[in-house]
Amino acid sequence: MAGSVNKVILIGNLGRDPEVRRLENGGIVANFPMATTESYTDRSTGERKEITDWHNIVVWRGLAEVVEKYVRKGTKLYVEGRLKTRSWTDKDGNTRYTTEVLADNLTMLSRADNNSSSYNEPNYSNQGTPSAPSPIETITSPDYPATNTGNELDDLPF
Amino acid sequence: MAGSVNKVILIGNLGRDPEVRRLENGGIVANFPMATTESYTDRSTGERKEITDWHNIVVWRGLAEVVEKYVRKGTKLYVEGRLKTRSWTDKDGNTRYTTEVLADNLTMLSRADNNSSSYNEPNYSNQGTPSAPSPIETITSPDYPATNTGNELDDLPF
Amino acid sequence: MAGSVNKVILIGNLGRDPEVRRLENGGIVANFPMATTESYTDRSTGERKEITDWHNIVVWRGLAEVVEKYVRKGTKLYVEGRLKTRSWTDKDGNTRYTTEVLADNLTMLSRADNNSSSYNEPNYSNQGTPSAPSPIETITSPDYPATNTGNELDDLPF
Amino acid sequence: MAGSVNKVILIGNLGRDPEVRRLENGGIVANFPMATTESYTDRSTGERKEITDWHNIVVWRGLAEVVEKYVRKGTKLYVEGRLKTRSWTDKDGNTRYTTEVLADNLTMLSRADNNSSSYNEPNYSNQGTPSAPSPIETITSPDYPATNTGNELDDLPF
DNA sequence: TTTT
DNA sequence: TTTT
Repeated sequence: MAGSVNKVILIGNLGRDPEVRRLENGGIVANFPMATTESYTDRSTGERKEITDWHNIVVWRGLAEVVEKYVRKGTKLYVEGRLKTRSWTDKDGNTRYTTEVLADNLTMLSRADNNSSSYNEPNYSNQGTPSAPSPIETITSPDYPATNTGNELDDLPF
Repeated sequence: MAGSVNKVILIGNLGRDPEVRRLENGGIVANFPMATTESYTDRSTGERKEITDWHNIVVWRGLAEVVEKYVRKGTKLYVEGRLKTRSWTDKDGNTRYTTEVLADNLTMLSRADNNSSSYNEPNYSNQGTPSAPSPIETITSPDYPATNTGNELDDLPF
Repeated sequence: MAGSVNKVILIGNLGRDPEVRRLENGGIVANFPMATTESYTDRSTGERKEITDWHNIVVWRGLAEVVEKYVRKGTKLYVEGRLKTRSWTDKDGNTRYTTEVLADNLTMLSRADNNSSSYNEPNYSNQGTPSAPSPIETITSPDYPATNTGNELDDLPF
Repeated sequence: MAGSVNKVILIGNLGRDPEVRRLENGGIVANFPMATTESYTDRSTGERKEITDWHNIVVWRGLAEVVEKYVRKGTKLYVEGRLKTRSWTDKDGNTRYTTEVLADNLTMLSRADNNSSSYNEPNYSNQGTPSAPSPIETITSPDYPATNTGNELDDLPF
């Protein structure tokens, strides 16, 4: 369909370590919850309050491998993706819906907190090298299923 | 919390007329489903396919009144807002979750299709004046509960 | 560099027909100006006013070919891209700067107005078939120079 | 005009300390350059390269005061705003154009680097308390000149 | 002119 | 369940 846009932009922190699954067909997918928090002033009391929203993030393929290596509970991320609601059947036979953010662009804005994960590779958080740079960069997944114009890229970077 | 962003940008079409409710405390809220559709090529068959995603849009206060007046099944909208998942209890006592897009900025990109709604005011769709301009403009809700800097605005438009 | 985002989202109308150039190396590039307009109320007079901002849009490769075929003065577009300021030397030898929006995603939200361009192919605007659907869809350019994860895509559009 | 969107989203670092000016009419405005950097692979050499783009950010009123207090050379920021090109006359009488990002939403993603500014208040960077939390939060400017629906906000953060 |  |  022409003329449609479905875009989500989030900056927030992971609520727990990602879950990574490898599928029979060779696919790899990672899931994690991410919190965004907004502040506002309660107008009846004048108090400062916060509201946290939780988002289910799903990443496939190469991005999932990046997540598996570098992203942990507490990591602050920029996530760009699109909304997708999938249906499933619960134990009572009812159709249920879960809305997820299918990420196609991630940027790490902080390392994870240092004591969050028990299965980090040693030199990531257990050895306490918090100032060591992470090798991660902004990673963009192939735009799928978006239409790809299929043009060869030349060497000029624009 | 500092450093959080929760933003959704959609362009799509309403799946049905909005539902508008007036609350006891004077509030007004409108809900409607909105479809976004993406095209992709099935790599096994080479066929062109489409996927439609549905989104629950919620608008409050002045935006809800605009929606009530001008937005109908079939209308193409630009929606900017934030993701919010609310929980509720179903008939079996289970906690269920519904994710909605809480809109704070709407722009009408088309009039509704002309045969969608039976309760339109006459000169909106029934009288068939498809080229008449809609009085709607981009409407922005007060950023709430975002922090408001509370500064007085002067007359200079920047 | 890790952790950088440069994103522009515009909805507006073309101020004139696109200029399309084919380069010696086979590249193709299209340029056009696009207007966005915002309304506000002048606080001293209470009058409703409008401000129009003009943006220089640049598109390369396959997107440029789409623009050449379907986009005209007056067309309403959704443009997603990134900001880029390039420098050049004017006739007096001074360095000057021009900021452009390098588009990597376009969606046509309307056809061009019907009397804008004299070189449209006949059945586009001259023959007056304003209700004929345009063949354009959302077209995404390959993300370049963004890092590509290079993963093979499977057939599941999840 | 109805149906227009002009939105910029950037994450990057300040190239120098902000310049803050107080106007005769009581207004306050801050300007600073901000860098975004993207990586790509040179296809002829296979080398990893980077391109940095520079953006002129302008903030008014309360946001300018926040910038004056907390933002410094090196600070990593999330900036949301809109594009605006203003014209001016250079010393040779030529009309020149400068494109700026007029920010209406800022989020600090890092403190400034610790040795950048000589006029920080002592406990900000000079005393070297890099883990002390900054009081900044996401600050949103009143949406101006966007249409404001003018509704009173109630206490429920929906 | 930033940052990693 | 995160973060400040």
